[in-house]
Amino acid sequence: MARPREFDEAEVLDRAMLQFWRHGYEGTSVHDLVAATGLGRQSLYNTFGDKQALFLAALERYDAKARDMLKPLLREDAGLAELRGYVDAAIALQKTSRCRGCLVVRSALELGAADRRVRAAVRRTAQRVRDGLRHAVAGAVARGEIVTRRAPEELADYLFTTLNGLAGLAGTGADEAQARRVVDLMFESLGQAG
Amino acid sequence: MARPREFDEAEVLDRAMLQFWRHGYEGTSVHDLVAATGLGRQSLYNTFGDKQALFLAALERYDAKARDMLKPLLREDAGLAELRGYVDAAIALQKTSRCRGCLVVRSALELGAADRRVRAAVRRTAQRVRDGLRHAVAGAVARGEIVTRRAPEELADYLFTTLNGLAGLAGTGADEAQARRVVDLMFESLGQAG
DNA sequence: CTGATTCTGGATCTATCGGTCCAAAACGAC
DNA sequence: GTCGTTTTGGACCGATAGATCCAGAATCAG
Repeated sequence: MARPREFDEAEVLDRAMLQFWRHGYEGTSVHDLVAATGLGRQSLYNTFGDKQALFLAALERYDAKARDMLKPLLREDAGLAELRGYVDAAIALQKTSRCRGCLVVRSALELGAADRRVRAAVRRTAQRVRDGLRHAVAGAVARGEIVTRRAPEELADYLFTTLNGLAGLAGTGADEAQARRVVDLMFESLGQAG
Repeated sequence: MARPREFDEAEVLDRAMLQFWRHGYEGTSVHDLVAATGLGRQSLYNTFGDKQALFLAALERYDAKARDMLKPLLREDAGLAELRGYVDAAIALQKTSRCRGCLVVRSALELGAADRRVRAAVRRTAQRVRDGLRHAVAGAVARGEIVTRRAPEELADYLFTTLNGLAGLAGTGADEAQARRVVDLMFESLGQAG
């Protein structure tokens, strides 16, 4: 019909997401987004709407990526190995992408319950992660990899909590070895047998 | 000599700290600080310098409050009871002050390693907390309240991590009961005897 | 090639940002 | 009371925020 776009929308969203992830919503200006995405200002507004809408789209994209990462945890036979894989992948991703913590959790802390749609997106993704963890924990319990009297949901909340706390540990002067020991301790206290 | 101030500096710092705590550095405008403190714009600048200096002063004030809260943990006979007391107090404080998480950890995540002085302040306070936790953990181990093969420092890092993660759990839709269960699990996995 | 449509990028808008200026007000020293 | 000093609050500053306008470039259908 007319002139086609010169960019890939998903790729642009990835870059915008990374910018928000690194510097937060308030800490990211539209100029920053223009620089990060390589798009012109107007193209950005045409495609996504205003800054807030772009942020929501970035949260959406983050949710999609989270779904990918959680896929192994949701398999029928998921267990302790998948949990370990997920934790390692999450930590590795934050290192390679040079981001601290989880985007949705950081957004929840930064923006509070101020915006309804942000709040909804944050809750949805966080719940998705907890659900994935719970499923794999339940699998590990069922097959005896974890021996515990706690409910899988409880352990999932616990894993979620400690994982998110790691960013705070790493961001306040602790080194990688300290973080690794905390992860070890976390898995141990999960109640794994052997 | 001349006209005296119409405000109490410490009280003003408390209010400014609370504002930063609730909305972060970038999310707080000088106008917000004027409204929160009740001071005039110029009085604020006269007393504290620019926004960044006021933020650093607020971090300093936060550190002083943290020292107060940590005092029981540093007593000679500190142990598990003091650990529990500290955790309860920290959680209660966040509820009454309507703040999510720890100010210094949030600042570390929001501002990264961007500013040298913020980074130093954040590390100092975080280390202070970990030191307090470590001391009480060591006391608890010495008196048999905790049975573990882990070093106190390691357990302190673990407590620090999980405590900081609680804000993320609470901020993403989990209710109070879930958080309480995580705290229970945290203390249990500390290795307490009985 | 022409026309209709979409995309692009620089100019531009208003509001607000952090920060300063300055004159009037309020005190203590004398 | 008078003087010198400090505080105070409103006006004001340039810079930048998010957002829009608009003219020209680019493309496809016919």
